[in-house]
Amino acid sequence: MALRKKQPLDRDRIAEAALALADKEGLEALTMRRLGEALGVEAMALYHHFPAKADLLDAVAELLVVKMGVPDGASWQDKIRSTARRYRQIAIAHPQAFGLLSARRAATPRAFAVYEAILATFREAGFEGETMAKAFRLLGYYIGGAGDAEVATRLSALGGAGGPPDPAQFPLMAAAGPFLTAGRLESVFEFGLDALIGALERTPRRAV
Amino acid sequence: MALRKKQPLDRDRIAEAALALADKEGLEALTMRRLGEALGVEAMALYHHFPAKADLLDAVAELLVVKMGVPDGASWQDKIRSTARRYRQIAIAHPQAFGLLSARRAATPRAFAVYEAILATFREAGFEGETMAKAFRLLGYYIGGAGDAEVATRLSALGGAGGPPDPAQFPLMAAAGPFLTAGRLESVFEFGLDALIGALERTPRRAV
DNA sequence: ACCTGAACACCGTTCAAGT
DNA sequence: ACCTGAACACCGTTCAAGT
Repeated sequence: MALRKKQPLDRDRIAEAALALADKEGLEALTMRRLGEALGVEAMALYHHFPAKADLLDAVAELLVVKMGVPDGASWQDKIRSTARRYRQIAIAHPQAFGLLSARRAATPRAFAVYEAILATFREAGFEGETMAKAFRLLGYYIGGAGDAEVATRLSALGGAGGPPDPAQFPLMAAAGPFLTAGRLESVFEFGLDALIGALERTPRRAV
Repeated sequence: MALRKKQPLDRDRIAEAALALADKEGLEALTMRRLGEALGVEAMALYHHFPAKADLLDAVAELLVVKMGVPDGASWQDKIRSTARRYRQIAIAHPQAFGLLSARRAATPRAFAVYEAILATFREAGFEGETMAKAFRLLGYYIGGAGDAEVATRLSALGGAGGPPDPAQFPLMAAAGPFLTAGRLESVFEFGLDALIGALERTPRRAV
């Protein structure tokens, strides 16, 4: 369908096309045959660049991590804030593909470079060894969980499965509901981010 | 293969069998045909109880939420701690199926009952309206992200994809690595849980 | 009401062949 | 080296038929 000129395939171009396809049509539409079609090539040509579909999905996950970029800001707190916000923006910009990141860790040099920059931010803040590792993990837990929830809220807003909770039976869910819509998630995210950074500020920098 | 007696199928029995199959053989082995075989029935019989495979997966996700159970403890802090720890235990007990929870929200009365009990815990602690909703979300972000990371760490321990980071190129990752193995995750989890509960204790109970 | 069996339109992946 | 085309062993799902 979409004809591309004879520019030969490479892993990056394939991964970008895969992300675009997942963004437009959803993860279940990301098949080797349909991706080949989008690139103007037979599906089997892709196997010359990726040994299996799982490796292609790893490359898309890596792409998302790289798109997040490295921490940016004056203080370490600002750098961590920027990283967390950029990760959230990835979830918002690529809700369909974002799920790849909850299942698979991007473990390639280009992804490692991003993680190393985050660790360096904690290192500059005085964390080291075990506490640096914990701070890194904690940030990962928070932005990972928040990203998933962001995606789930936005995606289920279109196709809600079972209907909302009955307010008579679940009054607290009914009371919480209005504060958990997509439009309210930014303030929840910032609230939690402040709490996380506050906890890190209060943490002794060296392992106990 | 596995013959079961003529006890007729129902949704709960199918969902339990689906969870057992995913636990034993992985999520990609959870196909309608193989699940039918495990139940001694043709695949098509399952469609009498679930309109589509997605609905079956929703039922498995619900099952995991129900297995988590309701908060248990003397203070609200203990109740939240017990909930978080039980969720983590679900991730550890069902690493293969746990991924279902990052992609789909269980939104059925039985799952709502669990959420309502968590909200009630925050309500007893004095939270209400927006701050109750935020506390609930924050807990969800944390235990969701921590659960995913727990699973990814344990699953990639068996089949690491790309090899570990080169210590010369990524010295901080090499330094953090020993603190991020499966055996160390409990202390990271408890550290973050303390931080979360501490932040909630310091939060004004009513919306500002 | 509940289950079967055959069929349809897809998948990922292999292999031998083309250039 | 890079891509094609046919084939294999699967999928989810439909439909008509059995009891």
